[in-house]
Amino acid sequence: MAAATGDMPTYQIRAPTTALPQGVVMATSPGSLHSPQQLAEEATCKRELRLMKNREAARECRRKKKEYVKCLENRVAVLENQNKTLIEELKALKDLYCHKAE
DNA sequence: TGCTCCGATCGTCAAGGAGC
DNA sequence: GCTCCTTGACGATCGGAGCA
Repeated sequence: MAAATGDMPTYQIRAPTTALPQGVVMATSPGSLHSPQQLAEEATCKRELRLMKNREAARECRRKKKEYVKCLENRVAVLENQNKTLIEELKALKDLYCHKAE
């Protein structure tokens, strides 16, 4: 199923040149000595680099989240065991107390 | 066997925070 | 203010399970 804008997902391969109308050159760009084509190439490179970094960051983020969830699950298991043990201990003490009281 | 549904995973966008 | 990082949200894709 495609996005409402057409047959291409909105986020995909959106040309960086869309930020500026065609033929418009940024007057105060740091590399003002570059031709418009060079500027476009630079923008493309920057975008690709950013996407690549974010891709990696997202992977790492998901890995950390998974690890965190696993830790929490382990903790739950440990606490459940502790709880079980304490309940049994309490039961045993109650039994002992009852028999002594008789 | 083709179809549908569902959960997992991925890439991307956008917002917000931190450091400079 | 700008840049970079982190992360929630979203849509796309894939693989497996269940069904007609």
